[in-house]
Amino acid sequence: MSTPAAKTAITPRRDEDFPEWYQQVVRAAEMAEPSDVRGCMVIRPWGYGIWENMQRQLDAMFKATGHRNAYFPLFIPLSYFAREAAHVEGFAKECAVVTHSRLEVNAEGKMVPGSPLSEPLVVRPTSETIIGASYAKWVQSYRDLPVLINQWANVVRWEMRPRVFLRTTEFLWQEGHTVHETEAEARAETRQMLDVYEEFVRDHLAIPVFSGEKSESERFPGAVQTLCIEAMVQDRKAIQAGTSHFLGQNFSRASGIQFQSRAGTQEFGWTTSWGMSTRLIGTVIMAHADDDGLVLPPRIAPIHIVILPITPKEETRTRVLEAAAKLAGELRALMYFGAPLDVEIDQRELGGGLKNWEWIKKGVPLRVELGPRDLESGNVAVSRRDQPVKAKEFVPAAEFAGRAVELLDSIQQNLFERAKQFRDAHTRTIDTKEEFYDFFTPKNPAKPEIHGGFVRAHWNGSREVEEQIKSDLKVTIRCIPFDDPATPPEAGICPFSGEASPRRVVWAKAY
RNA sequence: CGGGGUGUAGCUUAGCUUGGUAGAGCGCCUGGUUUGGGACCAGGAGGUCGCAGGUUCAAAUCCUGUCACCCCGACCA
Repeated sequence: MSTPAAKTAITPRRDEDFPEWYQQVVRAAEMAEPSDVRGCMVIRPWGYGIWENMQRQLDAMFKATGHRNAYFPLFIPLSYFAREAAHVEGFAKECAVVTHSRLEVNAEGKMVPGSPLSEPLVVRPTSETIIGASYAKWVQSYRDLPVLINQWANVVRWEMRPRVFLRTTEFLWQEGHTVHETEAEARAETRQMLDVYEEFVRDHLAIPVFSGEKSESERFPGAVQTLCIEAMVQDRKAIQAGTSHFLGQNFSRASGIQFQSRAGTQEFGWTTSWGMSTRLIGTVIMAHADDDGLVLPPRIAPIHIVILPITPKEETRTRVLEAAAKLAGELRALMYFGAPLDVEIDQRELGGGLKNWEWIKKGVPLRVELGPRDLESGNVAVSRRDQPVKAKEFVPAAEFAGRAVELLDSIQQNLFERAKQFRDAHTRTIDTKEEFYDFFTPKNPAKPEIHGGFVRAHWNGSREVEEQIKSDLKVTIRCIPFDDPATPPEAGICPFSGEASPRRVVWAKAY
């Protein structure tokens, strides 16, 4: 054998080198690849198909909560961007700036930028300020409120250290921007959209999250309050999966979003913004994929079921293909969460298990093998991507279509349960500094093994404690959990300062 | 921008210390044998050795410069 069959489809395994494993999964599943532009990625059809599914489902949730889509410019005049002090300061270091409008040939025959712009344009890293300029025109009266708009767009943040899907210079996202008459309404909107995110990530991506508020140091530049959902991935690090910001009147003051109130006075609007990005694709990979490649939650899989006709002999080939087409037809007539099942018959002339492995690496939830022997016995061989690769269940062909949706639901549910068990197994309550430091310190500092997780620990609320822990351990506060009416927050002692703490907060190393 | 490292075929790389016509595996193409599992045999295509300059009869190899990328740090959806 020229290539000894690897034990796993992906090398290295997760436990050997998690970051490298991640990149290999992305590559093996043909989701994306690095481009010639540093920090930017080419999203290939399989990765983009996942994004399209996320988009479609999230978009429906936005519409259901009263939002509409619109589109605002890619370029933001520098003067607009600079209107909110904390905002510019926060984003200044990662802005791409357009300064010229044309190319000219210089004396050496090279193309060089020609006419300087009268005002530089910032390529949007987020759109609060440019959208605010429109809202200032649209909002005159309390009767114009609320404004509930979302945009699907690309944004650019000039990152120092890009990682495909997780942190790229250009990425795709949605950003909701709303204006409200009252503070309470805006705060409710901020929370409502976070809840939408939590539901989406839990029910569609099969990932459990902790939700809560960011500490001041992790807050969005310019926001009064930032809410977030935090997921744990398989190297036990946290990843922020979505954020929702209550912006108070900071941006309405900056952009002049003013309205005449019911009482006849001029008031500034209360605004919010909230976003989710292609980073979610990376989150899904790190949460669910295994040593054989991607594992997709059925609800976002571009293909739900792949049918693999086995045609070893020419004389049975036609009959097998006919049976495969018939089965595909039955399956495609089925609805799965409001859309027809996506079913592919892979009849490429590829030898052996090569095709099978391709679909394993792509993470297709169900693989169905159909060969001459199955025609005899009236069965199909069904493999679930959430089960070991070699596991097969023989199901009567006549029954399979009837069970397909149930099987997909079962995979979806199983992935969630598995992720939740993993997270819970690596979430601790810790009360001493020693235990905390021990938990987050790898046994082998030279080549850190997968370690740590989430810790619920008390905190005195000071920035100094946060910074000390960050510089010692690279551990940060991921969120301050919301008040749960059922169980009031438990007061205690901050193990780092010895001071009083009103509640436990969630700590972790983060992406 | 600081500290370290690497540039050889689409990918992974050998060769560099000690200069002498560029090698392998995977992938790709063709033909054949195979086919319930990442097949085998035979043949084939593919390289300005990152770029520029220098030393030399001769440079992937030595020297100088330069560019790019990777890892670690500050930043981050």
